Amino acid sequence: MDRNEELAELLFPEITKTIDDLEKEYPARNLPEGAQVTRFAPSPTGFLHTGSLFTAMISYTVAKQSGGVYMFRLEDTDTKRTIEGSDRDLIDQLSKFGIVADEGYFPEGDKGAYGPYRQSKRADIYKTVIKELIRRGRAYPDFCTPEDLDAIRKAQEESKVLPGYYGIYARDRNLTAEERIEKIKAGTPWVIRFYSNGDHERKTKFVDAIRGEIELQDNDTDVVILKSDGLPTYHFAHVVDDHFMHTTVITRGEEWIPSTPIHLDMFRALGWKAPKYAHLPSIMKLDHGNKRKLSKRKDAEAAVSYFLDAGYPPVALKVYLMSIANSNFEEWSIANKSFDLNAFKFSLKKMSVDGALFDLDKLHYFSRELIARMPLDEEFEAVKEYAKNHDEEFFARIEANPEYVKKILNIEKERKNPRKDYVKYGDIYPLAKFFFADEYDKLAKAGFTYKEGLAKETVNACLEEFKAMPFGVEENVWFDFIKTVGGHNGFAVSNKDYKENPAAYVGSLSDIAEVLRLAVVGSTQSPNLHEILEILGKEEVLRRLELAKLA
RNA sequence: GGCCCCAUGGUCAAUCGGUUAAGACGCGACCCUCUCAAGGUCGAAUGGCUGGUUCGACCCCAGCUGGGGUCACCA
Repeated sequence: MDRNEELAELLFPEITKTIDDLEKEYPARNLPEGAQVTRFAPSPTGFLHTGSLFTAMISYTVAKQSGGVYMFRLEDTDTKRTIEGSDRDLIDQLSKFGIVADEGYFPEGDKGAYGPYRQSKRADIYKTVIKELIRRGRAYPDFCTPEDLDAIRKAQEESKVLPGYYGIYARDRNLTAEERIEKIKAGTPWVIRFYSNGDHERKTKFVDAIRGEIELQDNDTDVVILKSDGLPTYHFAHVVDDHFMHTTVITRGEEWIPSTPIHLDMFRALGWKAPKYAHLPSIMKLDHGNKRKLSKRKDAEAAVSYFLDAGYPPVALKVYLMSIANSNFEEWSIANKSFDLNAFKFSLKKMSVDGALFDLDKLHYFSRELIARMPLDEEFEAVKEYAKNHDEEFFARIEANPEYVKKILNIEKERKNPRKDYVKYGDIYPLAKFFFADEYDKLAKAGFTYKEGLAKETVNACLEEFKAMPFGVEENVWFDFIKTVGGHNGFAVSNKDYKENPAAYVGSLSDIAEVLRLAVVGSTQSPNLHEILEILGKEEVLRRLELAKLA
């Protein structure tokens, strides 16, 4: 028996399959021309990052718009950093954005014919490939301890040479099969490294779907492909998973650009066709005048949950992210009067290459538009769902009187230019609190401060007269009544009159309206007063008018 | 530090060698108006620097500068 053969057998006696067997098990997909297979492959190490959502959304869009397949693969090879339950959270949150995988890992079980879709369950697949690589002399066991590796790096730093495990610095690269076998038999701990034939004096080129041609130093380091815990490193897992899953486009963050030569090197060694790469820009944040990646630790908006908890409609975030991804989306959106992300033709080529600063103002703009345009029933359901999870008090009120809340949400909504004052669902209740009698009573108890210079008698007289206001009539009829009351009490009945001779009046038309507004709403600002009064109803309005009087 | 990516207003950005250098957010003014949110009109605001190529450069090339990324048994 060939010594490498013997080594492979010694290392992985339990592996009986070959790469050919795997090829048969995972045959090419039968998809129409042009259909792309993409994947989102997060590590279950924490919450869903805004940048990850961006990547997932693009992967999903590329697959869907090409009639292909979008997969979800769990990259749980770093057992130390794995956070229990985060796989579920990731999937749940993604689903809130409508990003649900066609195939892949699901907490309740895999879906699809190219699994398993969690890497910790694919150990035998990796080992099958590695076993063959060892036979071919393209992978080998490395017996370096962390201390050995440290020493190598230090020496390299001192002699100012490129750090890394490569060439002459790859201590165990040229051990003979006999030496290897001996060490293994002696129980020396090992990892498996890839045996690179690369030369960093040379270049490797590849075409990035977003950036175009990229030229990098060829890989020559013998990267670890199988860790001491028997699980692969990212580099190797990416190559074998995306090969056997037949991924056609790798969408991943731009931080992976420098390691692409490693991946290409391995694809070459295995004789496999490399997929297309699309390296996406990172989402940035301005910090003390410098751009930096959105940071999980420092930035609340790095967590998708932040937006969900605040009550931004998920579509709003998606629309914002799309406006970053393809800046022509906004023009399309205006031209088509639509925010329909499915109808918009996304293009990887049109993606910008440098990282956008996260712009909360712009998100707010989209969010406000989206909420305003949302049909009432849809908005109501979304608000209810939000309140259920984030605002018990509001939720109780919604349950107690859903129709009342609907009327509140519907204020100035059904018109060409709907009212746009909610950026997020969380904004609604604070602005609508006054509609609830007990909340109004709290305001009334604290007392109202009417415009300076208005006599107590004037205010009270107005409030008393307001009690006769008509309900269920056209707005202009009602407003004429308000003007009349103002007239009785020395207010100008038009702002024009007031401007011409302010001294002749106790106040303007705005002032008399403010008296009413303050008395009923408890604030000098509110949406359309007429609608508010109709919603409150005559009885409650009369009650408030009495309570609002000055003592 | 080596290597790589990037460079148009405050932000997102269009232009693909000849333009008054689009548009959106934000900002300002005015109009509308019972307040606010809207809406309408108008406005301020952009090609990092230095060389080259060219009849002509925001666009092509080089260098510089600046920003970002990467150099793990993490992904």
